[in-house]
Amino acid sequence: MEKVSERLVSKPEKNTKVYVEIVRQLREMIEKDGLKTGDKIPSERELSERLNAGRSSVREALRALELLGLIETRRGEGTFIRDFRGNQLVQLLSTFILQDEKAKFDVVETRNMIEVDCLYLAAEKFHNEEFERLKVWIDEHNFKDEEFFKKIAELADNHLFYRIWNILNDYYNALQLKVLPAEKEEYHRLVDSLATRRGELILERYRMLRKMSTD
Amino acid sequence: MEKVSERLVSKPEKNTKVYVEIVRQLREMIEKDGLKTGDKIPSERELSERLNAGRSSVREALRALELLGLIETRRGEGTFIRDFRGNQLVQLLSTFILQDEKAKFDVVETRNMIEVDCLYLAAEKFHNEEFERLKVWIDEHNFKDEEFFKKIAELADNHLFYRIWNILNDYYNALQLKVLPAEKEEYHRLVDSLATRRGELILERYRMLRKMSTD
DNA sequence: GGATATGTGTGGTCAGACCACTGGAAAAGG
DNA sequence: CCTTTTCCAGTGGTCTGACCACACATATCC
Repeated sequence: MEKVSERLVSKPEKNTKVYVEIVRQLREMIEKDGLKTGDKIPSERELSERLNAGRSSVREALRALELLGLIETRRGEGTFIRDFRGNQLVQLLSTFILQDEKAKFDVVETRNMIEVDCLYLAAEKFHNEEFERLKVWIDEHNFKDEEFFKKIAELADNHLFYRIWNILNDYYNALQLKVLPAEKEEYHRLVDSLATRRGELILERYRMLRKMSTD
Repeated sequence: MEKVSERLVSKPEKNTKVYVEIVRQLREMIEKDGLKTGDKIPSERELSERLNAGRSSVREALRALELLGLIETRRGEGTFIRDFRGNQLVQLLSTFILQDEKAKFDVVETRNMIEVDCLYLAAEKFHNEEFERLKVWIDEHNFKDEEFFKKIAELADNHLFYRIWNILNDYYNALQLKVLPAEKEEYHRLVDSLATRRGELILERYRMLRKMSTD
């Protein structure tokens, strides 16, 4: 019979929804306790109790984070912090956003630009010593085109760029975009063309790496 | 006493969570009925009934979409499709993802690359007739640096690129990233330098536009 | 006609009930 | 003592029903 009194210790704004507040507190909790990827977070019931909120509200917050790919939940075990790469988010946004042909073309175009950007960064950031190791590494493996670019994106050493590229690549595959030439050769020619126009340095290193990977 | 039988008409995979399935069906519904920004979607209770799922599951799906900024809910009125620009998403991800200095640097770097990319696209896609109108347009307004790049991004006519740039710019502002030179002049020099290395065409048009906007 | 009261529908939240599954503890077996 | 089996407490997954707060349309009253 106790009065509803105050829920969610020190709620800041009056019109903040509970689940949003939970997301916030969750973030604080993760930061404060120094939780890292793979760590387990408290159970839904415990969170519900600790945060003075209903379990359904806690679930709304968790489900939102899950859809964003920030956490992972395993029935019977618990909820864990995830090594998020944005995949989930992509899959969702893709179906909502990509509706017209123009948008699809944008994906391909953007993806290409980023590929070349990564190439540029990779070339710029890789100094000689590492370059040798890279050469060996690439020689040992026999990359498909996709894998090649993936490696390049990694080498660019810009995690954000890599993530964006991944997202776009997922689009590309999942939606079977065929806006640009499907034939590999023509595709390569197109990338070459892009690279060419954007500076000799890029092109040079690009061809060098490309050759190494196909020999 | 009826057997649980089948929920969610024709559930595809056995281990698909209900709320994810609801998100999917919601998308189908939106597409099928041709719903646009601002339109109202069915109430939670009606969705619950139509999709053969509990209201709590429907809410989990809706809350996730809300956190993503794809829908907007107004108590007492209903749930509406939103003019999403990724803001929500940004705000959330930023607090989760941007933890170390490297990530911050990546933001700045990626943003710069995209700026130059847009510059390239804008220059390439703008033919003469429109170019004149652009000139007038830019002359009429007195852009700040940020606005200048924003306009460029628009002119690149790649909506996806524009959106990504927007996100990165939000990061940049919201978190007061100071990784790169804070002084404008130095910043400009850096962008110039980037542009330079990436081809004369870009640089040329870039300076031209830039001059037009600062006269 | 204008102001007021009322009613219905909507989202917001909670509590409680099951179910399905996991992992480890306890019991059984050797 | 060690292995195997059984069992159960804990956890996420889902549904139901109950209120509340609010917005809007309608009816009512003056």
